[in-house]
Amino acid sequence: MPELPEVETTRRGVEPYCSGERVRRLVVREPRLRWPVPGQLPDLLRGQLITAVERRAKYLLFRTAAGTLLVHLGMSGSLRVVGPEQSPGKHDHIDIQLHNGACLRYNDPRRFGCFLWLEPAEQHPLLRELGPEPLSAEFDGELLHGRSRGRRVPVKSFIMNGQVVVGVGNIYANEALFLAGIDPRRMAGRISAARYRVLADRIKQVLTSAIEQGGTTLRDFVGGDGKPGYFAQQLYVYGRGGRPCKRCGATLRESRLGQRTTVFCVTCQR
DNA sequence: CGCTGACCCTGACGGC
DNA sequence: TGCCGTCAGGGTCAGC
Repeated sequence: MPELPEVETTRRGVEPYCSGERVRRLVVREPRLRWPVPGQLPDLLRGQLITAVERRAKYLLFRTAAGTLLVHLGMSGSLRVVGPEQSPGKHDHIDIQLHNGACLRYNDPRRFGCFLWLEPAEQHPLLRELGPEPLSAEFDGELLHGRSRGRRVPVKSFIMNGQVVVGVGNIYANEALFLAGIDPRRMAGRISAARYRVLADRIKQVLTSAIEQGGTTLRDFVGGDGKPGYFAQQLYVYGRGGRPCKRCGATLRESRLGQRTTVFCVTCQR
């Protein structure tokens, strides 16, 4: 479920409930996530004032004076605001109970997500080596061009590499490459600066528009449901292998690149 | 150093 | 109805 737009939507959804609130209690029902949830985490968080909820890449960062709680939603995770009376269901692994009575409930069937305590935060290995945010001014075609010289990986794998740029997951990598007219199999080091300028613009465009639509999911997400589907009708290639290209009608090709399903149009993408 | 593939885990879905 | 293989939007890590 979560790509960067979903994580940002989650951040915007939970931030009003917990910024400026104190943690009453952290309840861990299932500590076996991507990495084990630290046993001391409830004690570290108890009574702490959450000063801000930030996002870096696909990580959510709950800031307190004592340290930072880092949350990743993995492939199947979600974080929702529930009332204090709501009893936990299947895969509801962690609750962050707040003094105002709200509860942030973490659900993650596949348990690829994580809850970690960072102190100090920014030197942590998970954050240290990350590339720029895709929506920042720092990220542009020149950066992609510069970092790709000599690289032989397919361009799709290249833009999905978090050390190059963060937050470009499989859906939006496919979509951005389609919009830029670039064949995802093309070697990263053999693409011109001009084409990388277009690609960087398309990445920004597709992520921005998905975040804007995330406003729709926001209500779902606080209320329940959680299934996005909001952008499904705007997808040009993702999930459409074998079906006609919306632009030229040719049959979209599906293959695997770096263990991930890749869809593209051999006519529109070169 | 760059790159590939295995792996972490549950659930949904299609074919038989 | 059940069983089996395959696939899923994340990322790390060992090994070449």
